[in-house]
Amino acid sequence: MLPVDTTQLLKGVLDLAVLAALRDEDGYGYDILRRLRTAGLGEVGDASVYGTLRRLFNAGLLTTYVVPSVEGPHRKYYSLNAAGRDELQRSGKIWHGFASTMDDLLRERETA
Amino acid sequence: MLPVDTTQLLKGVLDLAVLAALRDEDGYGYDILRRLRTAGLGEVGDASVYGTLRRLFNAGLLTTYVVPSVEGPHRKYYSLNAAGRDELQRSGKIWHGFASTMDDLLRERETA
DNA sequence: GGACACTACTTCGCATCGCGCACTACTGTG
DNA sequence: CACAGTAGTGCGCGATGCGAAGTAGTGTCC
Repeated sequence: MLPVDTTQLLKGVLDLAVLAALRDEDGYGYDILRRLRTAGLGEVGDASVYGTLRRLFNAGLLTTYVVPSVEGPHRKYYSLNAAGRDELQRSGKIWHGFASTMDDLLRERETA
Repeated sequence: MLPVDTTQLLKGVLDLAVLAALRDEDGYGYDILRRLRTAGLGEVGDASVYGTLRRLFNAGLLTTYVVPSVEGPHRKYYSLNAAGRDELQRSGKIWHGFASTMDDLLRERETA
């Protein structure tokens, strides 16, 4: 598909979305996936979330701990650390700036 | 760079930005590049714009005509056609929906 | 007049990233 | 025992933006 589809829009924003999903509460991959879908990101794939968590962890923004579950497989919880919270704020600002720039572009008339 | 950078944010949105830049006035690649940068998309690369124009044209959203310039090389102008305007509207809505979802996520407290 | 800079466009190959698919593994149910 | 639901991993693909290089036309400066 050539025009705008959500898949492409997610690029670069999934990081931010996952950080945001972890802001108030630790979570494990499958759960974060549900949070994002509930929030409105319906088309997000499971592999994308796991991959993103991996990347954020490797970037030093998350800590992780495994909780063996009595009901079902083990759960790998992720938690925002200080760097993660910093990054969440920083990225959030970048996002807002970018979004408002785009809104201006879309709303632009020949004021210039 | 692992965290959010504008390059990744642009993914999928450049199409929309270029369509928007052409909404009020025809333009050629180099000029569109300037419009986008002026609008606030400072980091957009020239090759990206040309590539995007090519893609949008191949998708049937643009028409094009070459204007030989007296001062400098020829200019390949692009113009939105009906399909392009439709797509601009459609993509704009998708963008707004997506952006507001992200804003909710970022503003979310444990209201849920 | 030749080096340089600016405009304008094209092509090439690279890196990132989200995704679909397949696979493992554990639990509970029909 | 097969199957569905939960939970995680790995692999390869496709789309896309980007940097760098190249071509070409014009004007400027030494």
